[in-house]
Amino acid sequence: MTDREKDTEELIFEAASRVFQKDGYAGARMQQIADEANINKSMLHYYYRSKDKLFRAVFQQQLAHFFPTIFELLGSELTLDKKVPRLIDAYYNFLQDNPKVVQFIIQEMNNHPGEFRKFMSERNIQPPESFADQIKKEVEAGNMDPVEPRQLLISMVGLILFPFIAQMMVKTVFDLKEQEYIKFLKDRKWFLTDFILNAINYRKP
Amino acid sequence: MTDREKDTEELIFEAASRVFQKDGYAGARMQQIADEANINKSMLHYYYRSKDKLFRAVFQQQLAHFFPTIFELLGSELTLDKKVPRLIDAYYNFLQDNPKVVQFIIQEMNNHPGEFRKFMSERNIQPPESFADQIKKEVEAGNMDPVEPRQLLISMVGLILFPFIAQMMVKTVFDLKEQEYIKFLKDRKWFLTDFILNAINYRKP
DNA sequence: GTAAAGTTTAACCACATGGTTGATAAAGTG
DNA sequence: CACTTTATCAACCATGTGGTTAAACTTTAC
Repeated sequence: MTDREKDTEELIFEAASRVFQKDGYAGARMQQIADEANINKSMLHYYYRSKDKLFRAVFQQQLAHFFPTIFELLGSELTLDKKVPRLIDAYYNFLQDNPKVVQFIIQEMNNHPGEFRKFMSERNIQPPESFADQIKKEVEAGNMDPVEPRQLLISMVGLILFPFIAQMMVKTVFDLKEQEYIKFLKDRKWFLTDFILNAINYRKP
Repeated sequence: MTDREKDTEELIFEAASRVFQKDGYAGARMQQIADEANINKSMLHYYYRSKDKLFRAVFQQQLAHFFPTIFELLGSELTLDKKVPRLIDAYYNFLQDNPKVVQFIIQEMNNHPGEFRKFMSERNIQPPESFADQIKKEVEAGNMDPVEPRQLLISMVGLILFPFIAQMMVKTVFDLKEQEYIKFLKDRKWFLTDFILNAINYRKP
């Protein structure tokens, strides 16, 4: 692989990432991706064969980046009062650099359910059982209220992700300018840990 | 307006609602909508002029249905421990009949931010100030922990909506079949009230 | 009964789209 | 060097797309 090859292929991939994230699969145009990458449209097909294949490459890369990081953290040995802020932090760091990726993943997850299922099962990406175990133990030890681990997981993830997913709703309904929205997210970082730990009545052992 | 007129126009609108919700603006095809409605494609243009106009009609109807109901409830005189389950109930009732509408609104909100802004400001759709007032009063009365009302609102809405928005993620990650997913949602209805009221340490006055 | 207005349809159109091709250049290889 | 492979590009193609038209049919109005 010469430098040039790699450059072009990478250029395409990055341009495609941006365009697909912005407009989704159906809304994205091959020409638009080519323009974004400053290359001839034929190159897209030369390197990726079809819109579908190019899309899959982008989509899978995002998935591969998105889930494992978080699930790893969930399975770690940290106590809940440390784990929750770490989880929030991990998501926020990721989303700071990729603010559109959640919307993208959620949207295309629903449009290409087969693709998504296959990807997850092939790589055996699952929430670690150790998280459910941890919750059970904490409940038994009387450190928190009894909670269905899956409900808790979805609640945490929803609380964190929702303002990113519904970015435009938050901005519009509260009439926030970009800077104010960013401040809202920042404030939320601090807000969330207490909110979650309170919700399950967590008490440090 | 004859019966027939109304029928056709309504048929188109309903078909369009379904198709747009399923595939989004960019993914939807006029022919597909026509087929769904069992009418000639020309009728779409006869009644709605263009894809854009038809889409707006559908989108606005969804918006008009979605926000006011909830904001009205938020502004009501109920105490928090009654208001929260009522809010959850209201959302669930709405989403049972329109399971795809949240995804649709959130997706198209981001794709047509101008349209959305205009709609909301023209009709002056806002979260009622009385909700923020209520929170402040409850905090002052010592019935709950101090919370930024907007953070609480987004948290409640996020907790409720996220499993609907990320339906496919929930199903796949937890490997749930349709019935199990529905049960998960149902269980969540009960789970959420406690979770939210605990989170803010609400104590009945 | 008939003309006007409203409704429906098949055939069509211009254009954008994903994708292909064949020519050309550049880089690797013996 | 010859010559094979890889990379790039402009022009092209088939198809699908939103949208139009003009004629036929139906309903309403007088």
